[in-house]
Amino acid sequence: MNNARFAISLHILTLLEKANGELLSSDYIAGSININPVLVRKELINLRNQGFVESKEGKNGGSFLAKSANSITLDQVYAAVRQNNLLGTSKNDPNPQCPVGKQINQHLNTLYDSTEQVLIQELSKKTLADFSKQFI
Amino acid sequence: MNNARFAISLHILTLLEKANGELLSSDYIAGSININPVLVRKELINLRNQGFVESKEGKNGGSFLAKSANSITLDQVYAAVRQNNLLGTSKNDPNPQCPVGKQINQHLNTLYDSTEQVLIQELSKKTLADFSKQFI
DNA sequence: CTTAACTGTAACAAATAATATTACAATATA
DNA sequence: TATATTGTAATATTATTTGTTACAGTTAAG
Repeated sequence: MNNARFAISLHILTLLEKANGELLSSDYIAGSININPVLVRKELINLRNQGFVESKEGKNGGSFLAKSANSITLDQVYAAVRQNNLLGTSKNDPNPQCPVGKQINQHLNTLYDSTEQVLIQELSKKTLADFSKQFI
Repeated sequence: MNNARFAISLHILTLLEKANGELLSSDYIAGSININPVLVRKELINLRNQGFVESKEGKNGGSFLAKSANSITLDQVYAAVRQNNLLGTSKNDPNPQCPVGKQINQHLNTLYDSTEQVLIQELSKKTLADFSKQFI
């Protein structure tokens, strides 16, 4: 994941936490992040699927946090946006004739998995509430 | 870093470790990874700059490990290829008028730094020798 | 002293991924 | 009924990654 989705999601969630139940429009959120509102709406789909937020259509609609900020841990946010392996993989199949090529993906995956576990564990120590309350 | 550079570098280093001092050409290495030899040579520049490998030009030239495999830890390899923050950042400057936008990058960076430290610490427990000896 | 097998590197091309934009239907409020 | 909003598709643009071509420089070996 080398795109900005983790940052965007956390930004959205922080805004919603600060909004304290008030509905925020995707336009308003996009203005804070400084990206296109459609991207915000797309990211909201994902956050909604995870049960973090809810949205209300129509005039005066918008989104709000669907669960308490201290029940949302950052590893959950990470899991929600995760797409690729942390350390990247090659799309080219390594040469199966080569003893190293034949096994490298297997060993890389093992390494990546254990490394990612450590990262997830670290993120799980922090909640959205922790993150949000840093803002003064 | 969502490109394959970590995987490529570790693949190269593993091949060189297995080669036991024998010089390997970029063509041979590229054949194992299944990428273009020029990419291998570019990656070797980097590995050379870090002191991990040395290369010999000319006929019968190639590359070899410049230090023992158990003195190369995987966090060093990670550091050698690292370009971006692990969890990704937005290039758009968030809105400075917004209390969240104004501070988000600072708080994201703090979060990223501590998270990355944990990852680095985990990688530092493993050496190239450890990785390489898994191949049977 | 020439040929062949390499590395080093630049310039460019192609493919892929990320982000942005436009458009508009559907929905809810006043 | 007019307006502000979400939802979503389609497309465009930009950025990044990967691949290719080309060739000068280096070394070894006949």
